[in-house]
Formats: sequence, structure tokens, C-alpha cells
Amino acid sequence: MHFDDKIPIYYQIKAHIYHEIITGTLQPGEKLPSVRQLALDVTANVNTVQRALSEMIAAGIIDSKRGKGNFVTMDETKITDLKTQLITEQVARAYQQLHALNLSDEEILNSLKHYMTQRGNAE
Amino acid sequence: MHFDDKIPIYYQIKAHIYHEIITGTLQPGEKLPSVRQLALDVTANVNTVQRALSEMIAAGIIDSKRGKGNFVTMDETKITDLKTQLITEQVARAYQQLHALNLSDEEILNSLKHYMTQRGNAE
DNA sequence: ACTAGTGTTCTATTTATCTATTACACTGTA
DNA sequence: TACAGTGTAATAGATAAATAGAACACTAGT
Repeated sequence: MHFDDKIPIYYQIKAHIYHEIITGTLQPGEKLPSVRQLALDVTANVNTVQRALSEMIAAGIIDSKRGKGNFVTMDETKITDLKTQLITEQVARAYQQLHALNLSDEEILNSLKHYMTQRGNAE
Repeated sequence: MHFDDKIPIYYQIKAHIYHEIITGTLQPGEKLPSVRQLALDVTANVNTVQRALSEMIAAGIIDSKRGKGNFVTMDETKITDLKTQLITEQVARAYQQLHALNLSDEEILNSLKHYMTQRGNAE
């Protein structure tokens, strides 16, 4: 797994698993790989994986069952809320940073559209 | 100055000064506050400020003159290029992260528009 | 020459993160 | 009961980032 060395690894692992849950790669109620297997998968230490999991457990997205494993919550409302929250965070952060560079709403939209068309042509 | 504890402070100081240069708060050729004053301004250590400045000097955005001070480059092309680069980086990162959440181009645009109208009404 | 203000460099210490390792607690199965 | 597979916790060590403090190098004005 590729890590951005400017952000803590446990934080990136959390984002990675959240993505898998939101995109349905991990279904509600599905069992996650064991912490030891996850550590191998992302080439990190068990403790680092555990720290990421702890935050997801505290957030109610993961249910931890000692001796059995870690499971994605069955509560699909929580997953929907999580997706909404992550999207809002991303959009807000991007908007604020571009706005801080003195771009108007229209310029921000145009920059994004321009990026999309360029990206579309390249594929 | 408010810091995000997930990102190195020297990195955030650099972003902060880049913003001031791009928005014209700091004009081309203008002298920056001394490193000691900057450290007070952002409530960080001189060495941390110096590390941020070193990267901007290496990037050619800041000219350092020992005994005199640090100055914004006179080369406005470099500033324009920097602005373009930062915008592209922000747009690309935001797009990729939203795309990774399985949002289509249209959904990404709509999320952004929705955020803008909500934000507009709140002001 | 002196001094104040500037950038620059160095050392030592602290803190957060990550790793490695070991141990403990619980579940299910043979 | 034994054992393998799971989550959890604790310790010790390594590294990067940030701080504190001191010193050095250069410039301009007195």
C-alpha cells in the first residue's frame, strides 16, 4: 500500500478501509481480514492497524468481537452517514482552499470541469 | 495560527506563505517579516519557519539575502506558475478522492454546486 | 569600530508515530 | 482439554518533527 509520508499511516489505513466500506467492497456485516492479515496486506504493524481500527470501532462503523474478528456494521444508516460526511469534508476542504487562492465560485467550477475533460481525453 | 496536527507544521507554514504570495498580500519583490518575527506570528519555532523558507527558496519563490531579509521573487512568471500548480494539485486531489468514493463526474459537480449554494445562503 | 537587525547553522531535548515482540483474553473445534 | 485463530494490551526501541537555546555570518547605520 502506498503511503503519503506527510500523514500518519494509521490515518491512511482508516481512510482506505472506509473507502472499501463505502464503495461496497466490504459489505455490511462482512468480516474484515484479521488484524494480522491486514497488517500484512498494507505492510504495516499490527499495532498501527489496531489504532486505525480502534477509531473506526469508536465511530461505530466497525463491530469488534473478541475471538471472532472485526465486522462491518449492519447498520446501513451509519454507512450512508459516513459517506455523506466524507464527501462533505472533501468538497468543503477543496472549496475552501481554492477560495483562499482568490478563485470565484465560477472559476472553481471551471477548473474542475477543465480537469475532468482533460482526464477524460487521456483515458 | 491554527495547525492541523496531522500535517507537519513547516508544511502548513509554507502553504500559508504561498497563499499570501498568490493572493497578492505579499507583492513581488516585497520583503517578508524576519524569520524571528514570522516565528512569533505563526507561534512556531525559528527553525521550523526556516525549514519552510528553505523549501520556498529552493523552489525559487523566495530570494534570501543574508543580513537583509527574505524577499518574494520579482519573477511574476514563477508566481503565476505556482498558482497554476497549486490549483491543479487541489483540484486533482479532490477529484480523485471523490471519484474513489464512486461518485461520477456529474455527482462530483453537483456536490460542489450544492455546497456553494448552501454556503452562499448561510452568509 | 560598534551595534542592531537580519539569515543560517548547530546541539540537545521532547513528543508523536511506527515498529518489533511478547503476552494475555476470548471463540470455536477437534 | 488442547489448540488454532482471533482481538487486545504492554513494553522497548527507532525515527521524524518540533522546540529551545546558542552561536555564527552578513548588512546597514551610527
